[in-house]
Parts: sequence; structure tokens; C-alpha cells
Amino acid sequence: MPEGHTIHRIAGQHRTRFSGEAVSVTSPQGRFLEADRLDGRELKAVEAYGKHLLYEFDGRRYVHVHLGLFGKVRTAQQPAPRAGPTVRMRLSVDEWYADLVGPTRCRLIDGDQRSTLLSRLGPDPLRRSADPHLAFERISRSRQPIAALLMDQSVVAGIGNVYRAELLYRARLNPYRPGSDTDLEAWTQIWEDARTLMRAGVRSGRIVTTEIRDRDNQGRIVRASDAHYVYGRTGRWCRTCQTEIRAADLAGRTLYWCPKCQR
DNA sequence: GCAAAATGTCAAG
DNA sequence: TTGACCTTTTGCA
Repeated sequence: MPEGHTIHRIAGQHRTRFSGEAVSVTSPQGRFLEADRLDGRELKAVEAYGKHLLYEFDGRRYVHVHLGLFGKVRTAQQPAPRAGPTVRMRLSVDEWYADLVGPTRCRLIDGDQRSTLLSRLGPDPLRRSADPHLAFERISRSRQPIAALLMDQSVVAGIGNVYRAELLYRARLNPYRPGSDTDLEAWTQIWEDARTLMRAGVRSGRIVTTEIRDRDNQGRIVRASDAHYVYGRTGRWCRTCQTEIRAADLAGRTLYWCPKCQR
């Protein structure tokens, strides 16, 4: 499920498995009408920016994919099973196929539209060239709660509801503090923490923010409830201070925090 | 078997 | 601020 780490993970896999080849592009569901125009063309590159995924084909044409809340990509070895009516786009090469299901966006765009899209995104902690100061300029001048700013993709690209909650907890920051209360040192710490956690997310394919390993000594995947400090832990006890974890609605999304650790 | 919720975004009012 | 959109999974009868 999709925060920035998921998108970068998919981009990496698809770059390796599909780019540099002539790719069969189809829309079994029929709703990606432009699939025909790309079918059999060479895929030049695959890039992730925040939560956006871009497949570049000849002539600066791009498939822009956004998974939204429910979208998924399934990548596996051939032979591909018959595609059901929910598969918006299928990519196929000799060895691999990938099915895109339930995206909020899947459309063909040109270079100008790509530029417009990228211009609306803040720095992405998963991209080497990202400049955290661009985000700091927005945050330090805003009276919006820091929790809202971290979710604003034009401020920082790629952070979602889980990373937001966990980053604020790890920084011991109250989510309702105005952005303007954040000094550069505090922001730098959050940014570096985001890079660390999100890179680990790209590697493992899951969000683990607690100081545990992805797998225990027997190789079993740790329980999801053990992987987070506050996200999804409403009514349970804070690992650090035993206070009850709170949840509230902020701009239509559920915010989680520890009222004692994050004063 | 169905309702509700989920790691998201945008447009309408 | 609310509703629409897209799909799968979970929890409750």
C-alpha cells in the first residue's frame, strides 16, 4: 500500500524488469484508452516522484500512474494469468508482467504535463537531489499544523499517513504545533529520519519505524502492531510512557499521537 | 454476505 | 469541508 516507499520500490523493480525493452501495454479493463498507442513501444525509463510513478516511452510520452488509497501493482513472472476486469493496465515482456489495479490515475501525458506535475511537488526524501530547505521555507512560514504540512505533497512529496504519524512521534513533536514553530534543526532531524525510514521501506516493502527488525530470529515477519509506535494504535498504550494513544480527524485523515510524549 | 475502513487526491459547494 | 472515485480486506452478523 502506497506511500512514497511503495512507489519507489515499484519504480526500481520495473526499471530492472521492463525498461530498455519493447513492452506490451494493454488495458484488460478497457479504461486506459491510450494503451493502444504505446503497445509494443520501447520503455525508456521508470521514475518515482513522491507518490507519482512515470513510465517514459519514445517521444517524451509518459504513463502517469498514481495509486491513490487503494491502487496496487502486482509484478510477477510469466506466464500471466487471464486478467480480470479490474486490471487497468498490464505491462508484459518475455519474462515478466505487471498488473495495475485500482489506481486513482493512469493516463498518457506529454513532457509539458510532466513538468507541470513535478512543479507541484515538494522535495522527495527518497530522491538524492532533493533539497530539504525548499520544504523548510514552506513549513517555517506556515501557521498550519505540522501534521498537515507533512501530508501536503507540495511541501514534502511521498510522506503519507503512516510516516507522518511515526515521524512526529519519533521527533516527540505535537502534531498540532504550527509549522512556524519548527526551527531548522528540528526540521533537519525530521527530514533525515524520513530518509532513513523511507529507504528502509523501499528495501523491505513495508513501514517499520520501531527499533525492531523486520523479522524475528525465526525469520517470521513481525506483527504490524509491533512495527509502529502510534499509527493504528488507538486506545493502546504508548511503548515509551504507557499513556493511551489518541486518534483524531485532521483534514479527513486519521491522526495518531501520544499526548504525553508529544506535548 | 455485507458494511466499513484503508498507507490518497481532486473538484464542487 | 464534503463527496466522489477506485479495490481489497476485515469484522461482524
